[in-house]
Amino acid sequence: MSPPPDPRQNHLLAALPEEDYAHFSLLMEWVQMPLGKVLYEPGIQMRHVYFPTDSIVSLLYVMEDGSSAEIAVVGNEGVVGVSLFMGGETTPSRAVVQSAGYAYRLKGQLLKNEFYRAGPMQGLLLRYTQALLTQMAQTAVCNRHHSLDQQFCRWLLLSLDRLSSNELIMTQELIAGMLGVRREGVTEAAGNVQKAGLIKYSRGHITILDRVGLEKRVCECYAVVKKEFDRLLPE
Amino acid sequence: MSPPPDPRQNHLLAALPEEDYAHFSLLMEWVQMPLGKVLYEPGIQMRHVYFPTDSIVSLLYVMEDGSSAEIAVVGNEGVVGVSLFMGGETTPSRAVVQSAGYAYRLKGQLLKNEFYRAGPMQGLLLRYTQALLTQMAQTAVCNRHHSLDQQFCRWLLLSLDRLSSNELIMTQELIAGMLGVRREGVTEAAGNVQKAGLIKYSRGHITILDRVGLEKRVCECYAVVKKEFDRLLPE
DNA sequence: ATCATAGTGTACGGTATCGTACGGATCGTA
DNA sequence: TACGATCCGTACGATACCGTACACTATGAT
Repeated sequence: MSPPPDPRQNHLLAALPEEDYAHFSLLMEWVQMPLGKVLYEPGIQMRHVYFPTDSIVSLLYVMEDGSSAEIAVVGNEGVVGVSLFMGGETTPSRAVVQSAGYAYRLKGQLLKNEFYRAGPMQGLLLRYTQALLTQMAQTAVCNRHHSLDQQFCRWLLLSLDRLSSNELIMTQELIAGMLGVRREGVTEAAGNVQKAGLIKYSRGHITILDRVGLEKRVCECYAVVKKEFDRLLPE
Repeated sequence: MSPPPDPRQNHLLAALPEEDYAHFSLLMEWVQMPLGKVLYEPGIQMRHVYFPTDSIVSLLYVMEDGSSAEIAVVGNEGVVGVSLFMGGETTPSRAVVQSAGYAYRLKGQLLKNEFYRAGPMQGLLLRYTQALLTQMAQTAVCNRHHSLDQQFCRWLLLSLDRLSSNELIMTQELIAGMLGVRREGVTEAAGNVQKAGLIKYSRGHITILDRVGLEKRVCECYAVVKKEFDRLLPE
């Protein structure tokens, strides 16, 4: 068993003043985040919020007919479970681990107490939520106007930014579920990007060869979201 | 000149306890909201928040190439300018009046003061923001999976819910801009819905003939959003 | 070494929307 | 009542993605 990761790999926790963080660190619980683990189901009361350190969580909506679409992705820059402090307690979407790793979790009530104490955590959480809002909005725009190739690049880059590695463990089948398209569509998009020499993949392992090339190929949506995250939550 | 409308046509203002509302009402300013008026531009510091009484505001993202897409719509159920109290001050999107009417506005700083006093307004604003989040998420999903016919119906119903009338003043050109499609596409969708006897329109005037019929034809996205607004902000 | 399985490649007709072009209808205004 | 402007209808080839079907290949288990 590997040792627990540093909680402050999570940017929100890292941004807290030492005092506040010390308080938090006593309350948080280290948890594994295996691929595919479901953190929340739509409409079900959430028990915890999760601060990923090196895992990635996908927020996705699953429709009545079974098709799905990712609406946002959360990694070490944020927190899963904003609806707890926003007051809704539940959301109509689902939270699934998209890239395995670890996270620290906190009982919902404890986070709410902290939030309503109006300490430094409150501002952080609110600004993060606004960034999340931007990500969702931009996903809507991207779904409307951009090609699958571009959306695939956006998805890759958003995921990469939330990992320390340049390799993703992810089958085309799963990516298709996130993007809300057919698996065959992803095969083609990924094939194009591979032919261009930007990535290499085989059986669920995607290796980034040319990140700059990806950034040239992606639509503007990626930069809009990234810029907004950097603006709202500077290092 | 018609007399100023009752501010409490706005549901957020109406939900405030008498005391808090009395305080607010002294600070708010009545403004006209003519069709097409731009309230915010992307990246520009916002000066006011707007509480619509009978107007509708569209939040839309305009892309580099000039194409656009609506990411959410705000009427008397909410407030325009959540990024002020969320802490971001700006957003990458644009706010345009989509249906003429009136609103009450409040200087940004005054709303922030109120928000951080943690009175009843704070909870309202947070829950409203979560509802807005849901609307954006569902827009993303709808853009991905549903036909233009269904999206047109969703747009109609979301707009209707924010008006007291059963008539919309809206050209197909403008609707196309909101939905992020060609004007001709809207002509076809609207034609289909009219053939089905659900609406009647001519030169920018859309009259709803059969609202129940619309609700049968729309995709699930409409109900998801409506249910979530009702849950988070009950009358 | 064999085999089942998960993951990927390819193909092909079907469909919704696009881009573009142009014609017709209705309205406000002179 | 004539005219320009706005708004809407229609048409047609192009294209991106879908739905479906099936074959191939790397991997892990036995």
